[in-house]
Order: sequence, then C-alpha cells, then structure tokens
Amino acid sequence: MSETKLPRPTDGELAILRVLWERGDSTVREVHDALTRHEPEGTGYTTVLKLMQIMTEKGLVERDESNRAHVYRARATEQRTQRQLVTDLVDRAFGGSPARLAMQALSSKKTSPGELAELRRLLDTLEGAEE
Amino acid sequence: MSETKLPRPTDGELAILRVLWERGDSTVREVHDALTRHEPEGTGYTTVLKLMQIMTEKGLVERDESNRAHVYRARATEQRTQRQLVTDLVDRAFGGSPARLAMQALSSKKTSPGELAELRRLLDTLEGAEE
DNA sequence: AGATGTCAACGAAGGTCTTCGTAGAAGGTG
DNA sequence: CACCTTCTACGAAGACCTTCGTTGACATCT
Repeated sequence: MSETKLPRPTDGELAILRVLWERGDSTVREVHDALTRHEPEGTGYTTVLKLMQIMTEKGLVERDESNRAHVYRARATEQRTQRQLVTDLVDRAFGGSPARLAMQALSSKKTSPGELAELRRLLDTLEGAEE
Repeated sequence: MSETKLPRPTDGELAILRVLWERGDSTVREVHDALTRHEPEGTGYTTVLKLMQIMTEKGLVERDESNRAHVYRARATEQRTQRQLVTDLVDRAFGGSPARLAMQALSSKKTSPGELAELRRLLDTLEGAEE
C-alpha cells in the first residue's frame, strides 16, 4: 500500500530533513533560517527552495500549498531514515554485519555512561531473544 | 606527517576498495573480475579502469606501474575508512551520538551471540575507561 | 612478420547534485 | 493605485559520478 521505498537522501537533503524533524513542519524560509543560523555563509534561499522542490518530486517530503508560503513535512520519520542509512552503510562497508558497525561507532568517539547503560540493556534484550 | 584527509569514497569507489581489502593489491582486471563475479551484468572493464584512475588522482589508491598491468593498492585501511564513514554518518544523521547509531544498527538486523558477546566486552572496556 | 588479445589513456555522453539569477504572482503599505 | 517585500517557479551553469567507445602501445603466439 503506497509505501514505496524512498531514495537515499543526499547530504544536502538530509540537512533539510533534520530541520523538519527538529522543528516540525516548516516553510522554506524557516528551514533556510535554521540552516544558516548554524552555518552562516551557508546556502542561499533559492537553493534551499529548489532542493525542497526536488525532494517533493522524489517523495522525501510533501507540502501543503493552501497558504502562500508552502508548508513542508518530512514523509519518513527520523528513525525510519536512520534505519535505512544504517543498513545501507552496513551493506556497503561492513559486509552486512551491524555488530561490526556498532563496534566501530563506539570505538571512535566517547560515549556517556548513560548511553552505555542503555546499550547494555539493549544487549540484554537481544541475547534474551536469541536463544 | 603527510596524512592528508582522503575524500569520502562514493558507492562505486567503495565497492572497488572492498575488493582491494579482500584480495590485497590487484590489477584492474582482477578487480573487475571480482566485481562481476558477484554481480554479473555489472560494470564494464573500462568503467572500472576509469574509476580506479580517478581514485588514484584523489589519493584513495596508489599504483605500481612497473608492470604493464598496473597494480593498485588501497591507501587507507578498511578500519580507517570504516571509521571515517561512521563518524561521518554520526554527524550527518545522528546528531553526533555514536551510541544512537550503534543502537539503531543492532535493532535493525539480527546479530550472532558471538558478536553480542564481543560487544559486551567492548562495553566493559569503555565503562572501565570512563570512570 | 602478422594476427590476435590485453592494457592504459582519453574523451564524450548522460545523469545527478548544488548553486543561483531572474521572472512573475501574491500580499502589504503609503 | 504605485511600491516594496516575499514567495514560487524556472532555467541554466558548474561540479561530480558513471558509463563506455575508441585509440594506440605492448605482448604473445603461430
């Protein structure tokens, strides 16, 4: 039912999606402001507009055109997109082993004790389901 | 010294690097054969050649031209490249939290008990170093 | 030597991604 | 109304990626 697989977002598209996830549905202006707030001298307004128009064609976002300033919304949740990106990377660079990616991720940067504990709980769950 | 940061490899480039890591240093012919073995009707020989020439310019691989069939070698180890890709993805899609990426990776696919145990050991090490 | 096959090199074509200038519609204000 | 701002839409430019045909060098075999 209509759940066609969405294409992998590019870097630029992902930056826009992150704004939509964080702020909720937004106009181009709002997305552009959010992007240039973090990164002054970033991209121009029409660049963001064009990107979002293309994302609409691709199905990455949808828009409400009832107001003059169209309101965009991400069509996939952050979680769903993260899952797609992860399994994609696992297949392309980790020989299909999510565990190896996980270990690489944890080795590379420091992680807070709270997150470590959370991971440990996740391991418990997984080991419980395994046998 | 001289460790200039290498560009992020594209999908096609990564496929070639995987062959070089697995087989060790190889000629274009060997890489092409390895790629088309897994994926018949894949890419043509000259496509792979061109790709590897460009990768040489970018510094992703280097080549020994002493024989007629040049021998290519990956300039970054598999680990180093994986680390780069992971921190890249963590920054682009996980708000800089490696732990969240790790959890997403482990939730999405099944992982063997052996790997889970390995992960648990890694957690032990990290928690030990933390406090 | 001549025919056949393999190789690197090059260039061009087609696609995608990003960028931005410009135009024109829509809305506000004096 | 005339003006200024804000918005969408469009098109084009430039960069990069992938693909492959062609060419000329080199090798091998008969």
